[in-house]
Amino acid sequence: MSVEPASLAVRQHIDLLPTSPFHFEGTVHKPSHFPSSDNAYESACYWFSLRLADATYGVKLTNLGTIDAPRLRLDVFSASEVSAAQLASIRSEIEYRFDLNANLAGFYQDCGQGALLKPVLERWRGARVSNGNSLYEFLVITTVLQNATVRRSVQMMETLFQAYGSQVAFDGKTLSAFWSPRAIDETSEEALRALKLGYRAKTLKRQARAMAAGDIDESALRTLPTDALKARLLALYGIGPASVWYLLFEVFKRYDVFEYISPWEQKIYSRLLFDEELVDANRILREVDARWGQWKMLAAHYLFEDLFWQRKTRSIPWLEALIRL
DNA sequence: CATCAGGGCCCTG
DNA sequence: CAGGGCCCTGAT
Repeated sequence: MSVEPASLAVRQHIDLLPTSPFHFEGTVHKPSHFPSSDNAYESACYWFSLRLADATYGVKLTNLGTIDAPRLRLDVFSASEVSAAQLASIRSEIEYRFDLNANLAGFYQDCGQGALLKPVLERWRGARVSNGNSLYEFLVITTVLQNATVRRSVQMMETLFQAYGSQVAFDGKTLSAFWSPRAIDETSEEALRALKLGYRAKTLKRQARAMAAGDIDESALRTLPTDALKARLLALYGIGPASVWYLLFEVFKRYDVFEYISPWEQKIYSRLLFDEELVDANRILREVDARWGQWKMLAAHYLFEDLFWQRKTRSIPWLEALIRL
């Protein structure tokens, strides 16, 4: 349990040049994600805490460019001086997590003309698959998502931050930061249960154990072909078809993975693709494959996020009913 | 007040 | 491979 926020007062910055086109807002802020105190977003800035190689940093990304001439400022805030090597590894990690070096030209070419996707791609051209979290952190996220409504997931996540995470202050923001898997490895399942995490306590323990034992090399997993990667992820305790689907796409940027659809998303895609309340899951999966092939999850992601952006400016009654805060 | 499903997964039979 | 059990919550 942290007391005072750690002040990250040392600041360094470098410029990043994402591939073009690049959509800053559509990349750093995903309105369909549940809110979490480890990040903050305002028009041209995105702040988040980053835990890397046992150190905690504050990161600020600032948009300095345009869609066709992208340029980002990466500010790294730390408690003590960051070496050039550390800065380089932070940079490459961020490039991976935000997919800054992606080449989506083939996607726009293959999928840009369909009536459904065309206006969405025009609005969000250059948006990337992004997720600021490490594999371990995302395992925790999928665990608190399971069998829970959004409100409860948020509650559990914040409870975990309070009990095992820390607070960092930088650039006028105070954000939560993730813990080391060791922290959960060393705590008891009973202590986790006392936080009202229920049966998830066991899952969190098993996942932290695997990470702390060094069984999982995230950078090695990134290089695996999707089938092999999927098998490795499914072997992790607590990871089933729903969670692995999130992981393959959001963490590992596999644009073609869409073989599972949860009941909640089934209802949303039924509306988006068929303008019906509920369409058979297999029919949805066949449809996205036929429409978008190797880009099917990326295309679906664009549609999905566009819908949640629309929700910010106008009420979408059928969607509100599904979100169930 | 009681009951039940929720953005699943594991384990058993 | 189908189905029960699991933690807690808010909705009904």
